[in-house]
Amino acid sequence: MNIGDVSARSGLPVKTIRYYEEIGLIKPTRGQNGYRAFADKDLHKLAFLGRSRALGFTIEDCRALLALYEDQTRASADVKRIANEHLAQIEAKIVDLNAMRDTLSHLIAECSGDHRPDCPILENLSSTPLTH
Amino acid sequence: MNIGDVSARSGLPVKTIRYYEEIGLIKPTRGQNGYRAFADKDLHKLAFLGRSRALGFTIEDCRALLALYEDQTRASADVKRIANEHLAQIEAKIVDLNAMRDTLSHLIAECSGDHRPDCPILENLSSTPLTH
DNA sequence: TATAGACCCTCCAGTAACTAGAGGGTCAAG
DNA sequence: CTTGACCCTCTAGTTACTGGAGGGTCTATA
Repeated sequence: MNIGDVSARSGLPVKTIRYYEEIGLIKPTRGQNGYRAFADKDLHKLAFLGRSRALGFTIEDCRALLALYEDQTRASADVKRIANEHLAQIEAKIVDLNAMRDTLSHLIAECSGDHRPDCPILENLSSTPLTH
Repeated sequence: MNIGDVSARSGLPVKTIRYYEEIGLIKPTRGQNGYRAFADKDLHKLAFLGRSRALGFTIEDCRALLALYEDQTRASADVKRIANEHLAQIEAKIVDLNAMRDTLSHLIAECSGDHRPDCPILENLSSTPLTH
């Protein structure tokens, strides 16, 4: 398979696939013309990567998950630990974003949004104590 | 005021303040020794920036908000529009993260997390259809 | 057989918003 | 007069790609 085929089948952009090779996540062989030659194994790995990334795992998480995926003697506890750490980060971000949303929607509700210069949003940004 | 003072008072790291000058958000004067000399106005702008950034506005949003903040003839509608766009982005991210959290916590719940290799998390990552 | 167009290749630079570190000048206290 | 806490600039690194330049290859058609 050429890179265009794996791109279509995995849903990953061609550039991303080249990048994944560059950072060592996949190792396709090469034909005489210099083109990358992908095996089914590579396609599976790319699909795995696409799904892991869609769940928000970092590339380094993906690298670890991929190693576990290929290790038939892995312990599921190792996978679960990585997933749990990632879940905690996602939940922390959700908390952060919820706080931002609440603050911002309050401010927006209080702003008349007309031609006049009075603006509770700007007033708040210029005077609320910093939280960190 | 020297940069260390404004850093302590605004809560922003020294490096960040230098960076904000570099990208033109603030324009402190200089003393004969080359040290930046910050006026109260600069401190206020930095505090404003710190709060805007804490609410997740991008630097370019901050630049626009800061311009409006300094423009006594602004219309509050302009501010409200920026805030609303940002709110929509925050809400979209929350939706995304909630979906990730749900998927991930399901998978984690199903994984025994012991010494055995069977792992629903890896199975899912290697076989679920891609969503995009 | 020539050529057009769709592939493929590498390498360089840019994105966002800083952060780290090297290498070196300045200032105030003891 | 030295020590340590400041300050300065400049370069490069971070994450995970993305865009573009410049150029080779392959295949179908005229």
